[in-house]
Amino acid sequence: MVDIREKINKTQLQIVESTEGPLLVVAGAGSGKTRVIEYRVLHLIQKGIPAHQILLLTFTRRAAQEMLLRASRHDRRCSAVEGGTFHSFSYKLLRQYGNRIGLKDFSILDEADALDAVNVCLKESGYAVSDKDFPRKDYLRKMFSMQVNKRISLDKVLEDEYPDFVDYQSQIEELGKRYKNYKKSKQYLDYDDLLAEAINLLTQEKVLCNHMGERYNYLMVDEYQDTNPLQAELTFLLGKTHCNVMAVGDDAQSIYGFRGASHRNIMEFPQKFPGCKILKLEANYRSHQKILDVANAVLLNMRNKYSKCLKAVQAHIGEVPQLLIFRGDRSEAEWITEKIQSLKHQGFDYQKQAILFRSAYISIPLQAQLSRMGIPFQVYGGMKFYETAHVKDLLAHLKVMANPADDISWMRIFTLLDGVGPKTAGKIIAGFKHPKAKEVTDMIKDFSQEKKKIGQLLSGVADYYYPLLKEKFEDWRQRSSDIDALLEIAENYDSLVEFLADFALDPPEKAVNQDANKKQETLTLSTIHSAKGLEWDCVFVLGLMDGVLPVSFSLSNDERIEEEMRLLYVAITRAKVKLHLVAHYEGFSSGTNQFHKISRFLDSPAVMAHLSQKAIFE
DNA sequence: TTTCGACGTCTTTTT
DNA sequence: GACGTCGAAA
Repeated sequence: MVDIREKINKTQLQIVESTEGPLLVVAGAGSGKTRVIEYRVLHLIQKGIPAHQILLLTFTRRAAQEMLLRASRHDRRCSAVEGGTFHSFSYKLLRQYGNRIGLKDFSILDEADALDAVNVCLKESGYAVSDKDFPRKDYLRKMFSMQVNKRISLDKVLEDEYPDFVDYQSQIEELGKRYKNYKKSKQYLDYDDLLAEAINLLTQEKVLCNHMGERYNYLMVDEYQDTNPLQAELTFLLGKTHCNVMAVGDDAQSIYGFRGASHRNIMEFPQKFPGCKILKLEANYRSHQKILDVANAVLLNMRNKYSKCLKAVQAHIGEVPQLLIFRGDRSEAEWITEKIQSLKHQGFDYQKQAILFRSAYISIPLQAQLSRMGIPFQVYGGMKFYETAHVKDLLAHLKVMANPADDISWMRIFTLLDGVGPKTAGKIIAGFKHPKAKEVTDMIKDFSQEKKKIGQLLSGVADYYYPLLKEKFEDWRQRSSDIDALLEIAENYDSLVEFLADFALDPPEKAVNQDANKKQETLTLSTIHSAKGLEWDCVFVLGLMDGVLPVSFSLSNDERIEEEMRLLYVAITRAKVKLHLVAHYEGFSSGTNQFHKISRFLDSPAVMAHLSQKAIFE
């Protein structure tokens, strides 16, 4: 048996042993938060709590799996602990008990589908036709989402986030209702509905709510600073009977405001659970002090100062982080690529290095250079392979097998056919006979009747789709490798419904599970958002220019600027040994040469004092 | 009714 | 650079 006391510090131990009653843990970056959760799970199990009574809710499913995997290395019983995201938990809950509130055979609308659905409603309404300034589908979808996630009225959403559109309030409101009805008529739930309906269920079915409370007697929520009011409510409903709820988070790392998250949530936690104990983890085990000095200095510019100040545990004094300024992105990419190679020779394998950025496009020149030099890398964040047209095309065929009422997918399927556009597709859906459509519908009908394995099902569809793929895309060769990857993933499933749900709720990060056997060391390229909770020896942060980080459209709103600031803070605190902040002053956008200024977050004496500056032109 | 090309607009982050 | 819109041609 592991002696936990030997593995962690005093405060951490206190957290591990405070199993009863509400507990808020404010855990600074690199303060061993993951470790604490790992050992807390272990402690509960060793105390004799049955694994199925413990629930761990995290931000990504990967994070939950990681922590539970670590815990189960000490004690195998930990592997039976339930863990996942709020969304996947809600999904399971609704699958099991949704019929009590009239939700039986629903399907999940992923973000792209939701956008299509909003578009259908928009087209029906005719609003946009008469007015060019009317908000587009993506804006509308964001407004509706914000409204649900923050549990506020539409006029508040417009006032706070979309002041340009306040004049359209009544039309938008009407569209919102239309979208709602549309989803209802087709038995669709979008991501927000999953949470909202789970709350609905637990609120309406008091007995069930109590039952869930008894079932999950110990609740832990990670990354609490990035939960939104909806998730806070769900936490409350699940925890109110026993109050053995631990929330872990760091208000200085709250970076999901665009999803309705608020750092205020974490402040309000003690009010929701009276008698809440609050413990802080401030000692940083990850980075040396020179890196933390920069991180602390960045936050000094916040209007509301944070009480925490990161202190390194390491005695070792490391190198002063560097600010590197280049002329253009080409020279930048070349220099970084060389640096990465030289760091590798110094003993920092590619695996120990990462390139972080605000927006995925920033990394494209570097990706090109890395490929040229044959450096293996993986990209996290940005455009995902499951969002690409060909993957969506293929999946649409499976979706209608699971849910024949899924018109959005039918639309996709029919418009793939030569000579069929939206109008004709609409007619076919309405029952119109069309020779070309018959082939697909027959295939789909056959496939849904035969009880095939998911892998076979998908490869059948793929055979049908290949000719269309070749015709539609120039780069069909590359795209077809994604399809192979998809086939591989599908092999692991027996249930179509589960496959589709998993794909929506926990989509694979990358296209190919790259040649599993040659799991060679790769460099990580990641958006800062996707780098949350991770760490590397050497970190390069790209795009430290005003307009990139902070991103230009955050500049009109103080709260948003501060979120950008926290984003930089998150990026900096990922580094253990070496940190490079990178900018280039010549940029190219919307057809003209632009001269970037260095990010305002660095452009202050307090921050600059902790950086060594190296300007490298050409 | 579809398709294609030209032009203007907005450009992010994720379950 | 992607996406939506508009007009022209098939």
